[in-house]
Amino acid sequence: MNENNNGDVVEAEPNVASSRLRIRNITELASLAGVSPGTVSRALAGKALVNPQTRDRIQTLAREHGFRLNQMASRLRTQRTRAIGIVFPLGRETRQHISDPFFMNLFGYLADELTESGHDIMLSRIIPGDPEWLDRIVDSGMLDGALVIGQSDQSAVIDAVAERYLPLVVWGAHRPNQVHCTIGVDNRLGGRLAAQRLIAIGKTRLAFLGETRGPEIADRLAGVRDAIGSRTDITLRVLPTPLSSEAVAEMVASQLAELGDDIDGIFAASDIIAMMVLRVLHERGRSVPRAIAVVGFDDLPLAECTVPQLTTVRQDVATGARAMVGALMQRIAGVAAPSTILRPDLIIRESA
Amino acid sequence: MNENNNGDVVEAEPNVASSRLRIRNITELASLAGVSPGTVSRALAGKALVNPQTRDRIQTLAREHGFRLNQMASRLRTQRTRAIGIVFPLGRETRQHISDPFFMNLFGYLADELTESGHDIMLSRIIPGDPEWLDRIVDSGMLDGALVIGQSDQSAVIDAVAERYLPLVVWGAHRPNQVHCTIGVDNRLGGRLAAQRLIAIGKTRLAFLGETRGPEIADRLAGVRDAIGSRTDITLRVLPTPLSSEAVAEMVASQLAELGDDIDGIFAASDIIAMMVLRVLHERGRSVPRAIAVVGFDDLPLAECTVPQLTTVRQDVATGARAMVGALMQRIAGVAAPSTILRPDLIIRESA
DNA sequence: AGTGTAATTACAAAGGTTTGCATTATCTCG
DNA sequence: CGAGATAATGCAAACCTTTGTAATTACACT
Repeated sequence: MNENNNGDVVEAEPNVASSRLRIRNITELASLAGVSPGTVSRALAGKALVNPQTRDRIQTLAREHGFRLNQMASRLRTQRTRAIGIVFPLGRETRQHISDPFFMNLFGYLADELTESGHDIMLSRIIPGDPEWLDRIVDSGMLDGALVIGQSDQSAVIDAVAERYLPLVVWGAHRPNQVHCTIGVDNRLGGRLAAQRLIAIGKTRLAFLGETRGPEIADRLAGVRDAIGSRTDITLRVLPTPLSSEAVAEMVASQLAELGDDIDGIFAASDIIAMMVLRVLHERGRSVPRAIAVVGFDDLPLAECTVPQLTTVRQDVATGARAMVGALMQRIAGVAAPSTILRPDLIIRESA
Repeated sequence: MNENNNGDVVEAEPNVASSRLRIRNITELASLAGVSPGTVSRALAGKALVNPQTRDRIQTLAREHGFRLNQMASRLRTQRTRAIGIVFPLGRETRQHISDPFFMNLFGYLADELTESGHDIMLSRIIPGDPEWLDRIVDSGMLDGALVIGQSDQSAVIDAVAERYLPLVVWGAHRPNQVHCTIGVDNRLGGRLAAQRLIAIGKTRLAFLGETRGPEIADRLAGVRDAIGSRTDITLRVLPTPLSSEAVAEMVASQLAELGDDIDGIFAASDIIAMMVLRVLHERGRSVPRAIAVVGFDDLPLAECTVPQLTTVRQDVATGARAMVGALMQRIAGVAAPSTILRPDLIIRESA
């Protein structure tokens, strides 16, 4: 090693010629320390099997040279990656862009939970239209498990993978015969709560704004129908509004124009839609909730910021994220944790 | 208020008899195909070096057995990972939670760009308070490069790493002697545009709402001062409002209460703050923009949805993301791409 | 048949770490 | 002093793929 002639602690030249050459692997460090690579490995891992003195010597040597283990090699060898994949399935949507604020919100909480439990997060590339998108991800050998955010229209694909790959947890709707483990809110109940609220404050000419091709939104609509039941004095119009995208704004505007004064209560399938609705109604001079009441779904942080504040059905994403990660950890450990259905809450604010 | 979940157990019937036994590696597949592992490797990679017939035979065999290459081993061997790290530095903030919608928005676009160019994305865990957070990430051996979103107060740390690690690009403010490559908007100009607008519509008693410890927000304030110049008929009050968090709502409320009727123009350092401001002003019955005008910063999608619609300074994140990824790719290729400063645009809507 | 060339394929090393087992050094105690 | 136990280290295989080089085969042509 490069020691000084005199005992002085002399700072090396400006970092450029950083006296100490960079160490690239454990073997180089080993020869520098005069031990075998195995010993270095154990020393850096802090194993008790090595002499405390050698351990310290090796560790300081590593620190001095800024050496860090190659994670790729380490993970390959141990077959544990401590990395979790998070995937947004692409169904109809061809664009990859993750614009949905609800998903983003959930994603944030998932990132929190995973980080807390010492995991890295990997967002794998999905080639649009590839039927094996999920297989490719879980078979990459880079992950200990995977979280899927939303089922889109890929339930069957997810099921097929779940049959052979345990550490997989999905956010979304639970269906009777489904193989994969889902965590999600009871959308049908949520829809019922929303409609009940509108009815309770005297609204009878209702509209549902949401694209019902995905199972979750379909459930919310079913809940609305539950609430209406056999009452014939209540009407319901259903309009397909995409959950969120650039195009939502005009679509909502034209849909509301089309509805005209024919309605007095709106249940929007997401807070984003609800927000658009509030703005359009404001522009058209309709008072909320007096003339038209509005209920949203999700309870995003921004639901508190609208004018008037949004009455909405809350999905507790913090709890949801915790549940997903909890279930995933169990499954990584080999336990087939079951699906969980969370209870939605109606949050009454000003808009209904 | 926070009710908890009720579980709901559903068992899955696993599909047991998966006729073909699972192939775990290239060697097994090789012996099955009666060739050597090397040939299988080349066949799966579609190299021209193998006989087209053998290639097809091996490929169908692989497909039949659902075999996929172990990415960990592959990447270790080739030393190319096609994975990019995205990092949110933690300065003062101890919580990891990525709540900032602007960052989230940028993140979405980055994810898009990276995906488009065939890269995986890795979010590495950061241990709060670890001075080597960035070293740990770039030395992990798992990444081809890293993108840092926001400098927080970690500019020095980032610089130190940038001296020895080329493929690193940062979103944020550019400072004269800085080593690392940044992409970011001209915050000072942005601040000037905002203040000029307020002044142009006749406002003279201004307030700036923003936490100026980070360089970017400080620049925005400097821009405001530029716009005011030597005019003595214009007053400016500066209030430290955090960019976004749970606590922002009440803070804004109390800050505005404190200001009273003393101001007629507000420049909020972020759209989120601006949104809060709008709501509080509405609650206090002040008309916007007549009594008080409001300008935001960022131009998030939701700026169009507020009532009244928000006048704001636009950061073009789509362009920004493209620039970041472009610079990163150059740097991965060994070219020291320079910093870029993007031009902000004032988007005039209704609030000012 | 023999030579030269092209087309395939096999072999083995490398990428960097971890770990079971063998080996050596150290210590205890009769 | 030597047997036996214990502590520390070394060795080499394993994780799985890629790739340079060597080896084999096939083929064309004299």
